[in-house]
Amino acid sequence: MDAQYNPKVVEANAQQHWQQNQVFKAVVDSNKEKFYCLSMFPYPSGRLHMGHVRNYTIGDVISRFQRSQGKNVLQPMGWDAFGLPAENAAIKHGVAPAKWTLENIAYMKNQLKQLGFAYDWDREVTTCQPEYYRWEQWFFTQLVNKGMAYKKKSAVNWCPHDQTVLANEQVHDGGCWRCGTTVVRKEIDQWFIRITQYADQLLDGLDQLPGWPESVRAMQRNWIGRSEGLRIRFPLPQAIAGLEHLEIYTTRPDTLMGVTYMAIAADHPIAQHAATLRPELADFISECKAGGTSETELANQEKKGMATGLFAKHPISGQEVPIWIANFVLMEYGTGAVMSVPAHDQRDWEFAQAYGLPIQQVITGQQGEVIDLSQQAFTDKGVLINSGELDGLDFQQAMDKLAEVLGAKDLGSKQVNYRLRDWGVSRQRYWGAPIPMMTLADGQQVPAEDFPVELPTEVVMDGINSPIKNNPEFEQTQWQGQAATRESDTFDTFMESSWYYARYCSPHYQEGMVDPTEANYWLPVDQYIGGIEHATMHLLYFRFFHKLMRDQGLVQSDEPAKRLLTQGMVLAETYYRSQNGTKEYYTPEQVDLTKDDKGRVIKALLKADGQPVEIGGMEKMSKSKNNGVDPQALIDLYGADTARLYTMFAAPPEQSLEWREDGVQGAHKFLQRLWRAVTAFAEQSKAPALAKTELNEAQKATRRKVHETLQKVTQDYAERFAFNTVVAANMELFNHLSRHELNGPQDLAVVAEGYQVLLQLLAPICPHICHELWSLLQQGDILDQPWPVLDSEALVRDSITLVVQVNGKVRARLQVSATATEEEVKALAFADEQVQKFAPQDKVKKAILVPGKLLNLVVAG
RNA sequence: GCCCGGGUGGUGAAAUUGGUAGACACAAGAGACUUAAAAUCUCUCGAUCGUAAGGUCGUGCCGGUUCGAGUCCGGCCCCGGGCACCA
Repeated sequence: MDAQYNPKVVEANAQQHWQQNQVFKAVVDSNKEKFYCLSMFPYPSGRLHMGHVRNYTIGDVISRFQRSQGKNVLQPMGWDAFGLPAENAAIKHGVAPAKWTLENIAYMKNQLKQLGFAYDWDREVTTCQPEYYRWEQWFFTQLVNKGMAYKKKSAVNWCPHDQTVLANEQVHDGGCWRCGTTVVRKEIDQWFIRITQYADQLLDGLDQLPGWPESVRAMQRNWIGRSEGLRIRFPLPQAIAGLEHLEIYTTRPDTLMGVTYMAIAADHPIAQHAATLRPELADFISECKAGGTSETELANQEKKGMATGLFAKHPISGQEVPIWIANFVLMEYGTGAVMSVPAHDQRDWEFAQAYGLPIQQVITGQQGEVIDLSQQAFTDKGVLINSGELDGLDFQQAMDKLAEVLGAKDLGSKQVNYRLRDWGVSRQRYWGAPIPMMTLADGQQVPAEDFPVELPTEVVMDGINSPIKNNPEFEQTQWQGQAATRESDTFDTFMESSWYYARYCSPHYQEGMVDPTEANYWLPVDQYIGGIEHATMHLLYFRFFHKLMRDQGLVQSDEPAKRLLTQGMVLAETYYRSQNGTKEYYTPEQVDLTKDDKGRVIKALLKADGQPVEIGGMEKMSKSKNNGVDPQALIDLYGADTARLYTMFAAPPEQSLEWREDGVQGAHKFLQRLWRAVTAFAEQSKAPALAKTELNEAQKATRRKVHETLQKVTQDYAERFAFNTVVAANMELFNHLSRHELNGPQDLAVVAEGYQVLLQLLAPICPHICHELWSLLQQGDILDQPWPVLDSEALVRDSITLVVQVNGKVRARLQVSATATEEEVKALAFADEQVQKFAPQDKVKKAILVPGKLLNLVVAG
């Protein structure tokens, strides 16, 4: 065996062994407990990035650990292959999206194989292939037939110059990324799925997911945003645009008597009507429509409004309330109108201040304290005042009373409302799964009956319009003998990623979306791993789709994944120069760093011109910041085990990971030391059987370290996902073993046991080197070994270190017998010089003993 | 703006249930080996005062609870993620 660690050879050997023996092929076996470990599949952007390496290493470590615990593990991989970047690449490089995507997949698949991930490649799924999306199309038509999918008007980002729809990321500072033209919101017909009908199930289901991080559950709870309030109708003096009332929803009905104006969306029918009467309103309405559809943009824009000159009647007082058009009210949320109470809502308060509208206090504190409304609104719930017969009521009493009073007049009722909106699945793009619908001559919408509705792949992109739009070859078709026009919008790519986990169970099944035998065995997913950025959207659609599939009789469980691990981002240092307000970023290779005497980076110079560049700090690795580290270079230089070890050691999985080249070298050095030590040890004469009862102190100490490590590491893998401390504990164990002097046969026996345990503990993280080194010490494949058994007798200690504190400060450390009583411990403590100095026995008022840990003596100040 | 995280030495981090702050590494410094370098091995390594023993301070900031707070509570600052057409 080579004395030098050569990862290229070691890794190729191990990977060949796994492939030849088909060791990661997952087969249904009702006698074994299954474990389905799923990592979020990648978008095939070209090459793997460090975020992928991190995500998939975590998944692989969990999979390999679970396998070592005797589980029947399924770990699949596939490609989220539809999406916008393929269209951009097509335009930029003149290559069709399908070709570009498939080439990327081939390259990235090879990279994943080099990293040694234990995937069952026979279950690979590629979402842009018709055999995948045909089932998604079929499923959508089932939803249409059930009334779960419908078409309605909804706003998109529209570039008036290019006459095209833009994604949010294609809108830069309110303008089109290509031509800079101010983007406007335009209403177009689009398909929606009724996720709001499942809002309560999605909310209640969160309580059944103790294996999901509380932060993700909190974000989903807030995203769904269940609220209880009143739907209130403000009568209009005369009907406007066919409406007799202006209808609003409020969660603060207790403030109803403080309403001083109404605010409606620019798209509201009343606003449209008002604009026909007053041209300046029409101008204001088009101004309101400028800008993108994103909530960030809407929340940050300056609040603007204009009075319509129209009034609504207050449902209780009958007073006239002016109706304003406001740019922060959106037609798509609720009823497109709100009642405004500037005294008790901060946004309304600011709006009232800006436009000189009256502020009427109707809520006061519980003790009737004086409220100052001159600086800000008072938004706490309290007691009603200035509200006629409602005076003195609290929030709940006021809501109940108003529901009763308004209900009697048919002007209001209690209502549960959700922030969650129905899922818009239409995209006006080419590279997606065609929406399987047709429009007949009379405008009727009918679902396709034959699947797949195939997306043509031999296309030329013009950079603006989808090649399947206004394309008679694609659009003209027949439905039951009638001429029909195909829908030329495609699905949101969140559709594909909402059910891929189920398709992995039977990726080649021809008879339906999922094979019930496989699905019922493998589902639900036992462990899901992916980025925290997916906390609300993907993970909510994923849970929703599972419930839709359950209600279609395709799967049996209520939730798709039992446990979820959200891994942090991979960050790296950025270097840039600012020119005319834009930043030009440089790669780490392009700069030289100057450090101070403590090793802190204080200056960065561009190699090209020797002039300084700005140090931008740690940011998420990305192309635009030029700070991405290509995992390929890392694999080529150090091997897969080093890449895997470093990503696991550098930070706990849920935190962001700061990339540092010298840390990678450190991980590599550890593997080199391990290699040298084990190969040298394997050349020693063969170790005899371990004689547990005949060990000397050093041998006992080493065995204790081995079994302490076994205990800690097993727990860290299984319960805490603390892979960084797994690595640290294994390093500690290695340091101990490599320093254990080999003086006799029992030293060999103890150290042999130690190295075998170490290799098994480390194998999920560094599988190649452990595979190879195991073969030097023992027969058989390390993958097939039963997990080491903890010897609790090896853990026993005769004496322990006990800390003595005085008023919480450490003053002494005592070696005491593990069985010492409280009296014995105190006697020892008071015999200590330091303890006597700070805590003379007669001054001690209280003593707190934490057995096995510390004694705290409390003395008077 | 709203929701969710995070902040500990020169650096990445550890401290699992409120009980010894800094495990394990990286960087740096010193030494051994070497003709030399690389590699390897050994030692030092939070700040500060002290010859030393040891003292004092120290987990973003301010305050609180407790015998005891990195950990719990209240307020604030900074950084990151998400906000429905990037995936």
